[in-house]
Amino acid sequence: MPELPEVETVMRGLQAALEGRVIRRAAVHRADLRRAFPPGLAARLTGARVTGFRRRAKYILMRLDGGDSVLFHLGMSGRMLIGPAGVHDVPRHEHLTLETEDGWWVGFIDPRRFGCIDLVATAAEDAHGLLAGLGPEPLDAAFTPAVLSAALAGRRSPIKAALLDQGTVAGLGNIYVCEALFRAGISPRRLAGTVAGARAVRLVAEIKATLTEAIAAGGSSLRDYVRPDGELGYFQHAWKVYGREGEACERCPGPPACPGVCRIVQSGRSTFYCRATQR
DNA sequence: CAAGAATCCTGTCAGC
DNA sequence: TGCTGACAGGATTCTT
Repeated sequence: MPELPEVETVMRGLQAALEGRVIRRAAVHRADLRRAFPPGLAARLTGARVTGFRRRAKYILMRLDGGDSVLFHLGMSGRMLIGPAGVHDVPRHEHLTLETEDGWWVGFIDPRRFGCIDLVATAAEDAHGLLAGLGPEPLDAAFTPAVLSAALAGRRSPIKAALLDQGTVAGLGNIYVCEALFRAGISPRRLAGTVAGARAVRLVAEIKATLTEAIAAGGSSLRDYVRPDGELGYFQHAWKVYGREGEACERCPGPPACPGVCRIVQSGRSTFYCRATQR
């Protein structure tokens, strides 16, 4: 379920488990996800101390002493599992296992294999090819209505597609785009270039609020960001429109007075929205 | 050049 | 129960 809030929560879980710790053992079980793991990954990790973490868009950067950062992307189905180290079977689809000197095991699992792992010099993280083209962080103060309007100006794709474009604003995925557009009262089909002025003000505010609330829900629903089953960072969340086709939205009476939340397909992805309140 | 479609891969779930 | 097809939260690459 990894969009920005989930990635943020996973990162905080990794932080709690790994920051300041030395990696005693690193094992690569399968080295070909979306792209090949970098050569020497396990060797680079073994014996390294984890000095810190950073999130950029949906990417997690784990910084090691010695000047390298490990770049993680969870793709569609990536997860992190944590538990006590020791003898255990490697779970199906666990591609990378880390063991710390103080006895923790962290596994990167990705059945669908759309995720990726890479190494990048910490001093040049933002120059990495996967990060270089990203738009602003939506929760940064620098992400303003003026910045969003400028990025959308002249674009003739639907606003839904423009917000999924990580170069417009970084970290939103299908769910949070649907949610933010609903809250802002903007139709996902509206041409991106027409989102300006008051609409942009509203949209920026709702993007920030939607993400902030989801991150808070993620943190509060987990003790130290780890579930009892050892999974980091995923949590249940009540969406207002996502996955709610045919239900009444909170601003409408619902059927039969109003058709309720409808589902359409845009750029091959499901979009959920309310025809009555989103314009 | 921009926008949309196709694509990678596996798991899950609804329907028959 | 078993099979089949639709669908899935992403991002890149190929077509139009």
